[in-house]
This record gives sequence, C-alpha cells and structure tokens, in this order.
Amino acid sequence: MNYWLMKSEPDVFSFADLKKRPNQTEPWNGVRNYQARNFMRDDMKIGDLILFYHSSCEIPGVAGIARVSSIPYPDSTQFDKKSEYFDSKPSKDGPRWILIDVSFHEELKRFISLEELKKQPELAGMRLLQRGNRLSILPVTSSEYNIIRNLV
DNA sequence: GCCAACGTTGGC
DNA sequence: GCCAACGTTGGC
Repeated sequence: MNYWLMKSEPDVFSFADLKKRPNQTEPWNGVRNYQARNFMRDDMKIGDLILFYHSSCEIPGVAGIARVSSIPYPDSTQFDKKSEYFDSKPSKDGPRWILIDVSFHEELKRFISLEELKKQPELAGMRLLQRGNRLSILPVTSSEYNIIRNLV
C-alpha cells in the first residue's frame, strides 16, 4: 500500500465536505497538472491512504485521513463547457485528464498544522516541506505517514 | 497583498 | 528546442 497527501482549499472543498458527500466519496476532479495526473493514473491504488491537507487558508495542515476508492477514469469536467475545468484542447489519444475517487476514511482527533509538521525533525525530508513545492498530490513514505499519524 | 517557485505557452 | 513572458500556487 502507498500513502499520499492531497491538497484542497477548505473554502472550496474541505475534509468535512468529503464526510458529508453521498457515500462519503468525491471524484477528485479539476487537477490540471500532469505530474499530479500521472500519480492518479499510474500509481494510486484502491485502499491507498491519503493525508487530506487544507491549503491556502488561515491554518494550513492535515485535516483527516481519506483513501483511494476507485480505479482511474476520465475527469468528466474536461468535457463540460460550463465547467471552469473545461479543456478544449483536442486529444486524439483519448481523454487528457484522469482522476480517482477519494473517500472519507478516518477522523483525526485533532487538526495537525503545517507549523507542527515543520517542527518534527524526522519529517524534514518530506516533499510537502520542501521549498517551492506546488504539486497538489504528493507521495508520502510509510514512515512519514506513521510519524504524522502518531502525532495525535 | 506580496513574492518565490515553478509549470505552461508560444515566438523564433 | 530554447527561453522569455506569463499564470498559478500557496505560505506568510
């Protein structure tokens, strides 16, 4: 099993929103970055656990645990002219944007802020904490996951 | 609102 | 294929 971190702006879609969805599941649409897409298309497997991260907000950090709950399939918003994620570029090789479903998995006892993550010496190598990282989906090692899980 | 970092675009 | 310009991300 692999571990991941997925960023979401809580004003747009928070961990609490995920929990309230039908089946507590949401298609992770709107990703328009090739590296992030490739993770979903090639590497994320059903059952992989996800640190659900709140970004671009007052207190960024890990809000809860989610999991991958589908195989990869095309992001329907790329075909929707009314969607802000519409992508009109022709694609002779099929759909350009691929996603997976994300489901609520587990509540954390408390929110783990970015500030707290930065204080852990063992997490210094974490991709999230490297400067200039802008990817919205990042791989997390099992030891990083366990360290974070044990903070609460 | 600022700004560093980085991805994408498009002219050549 | 290079690279400058531009747009976006995201912490602060």
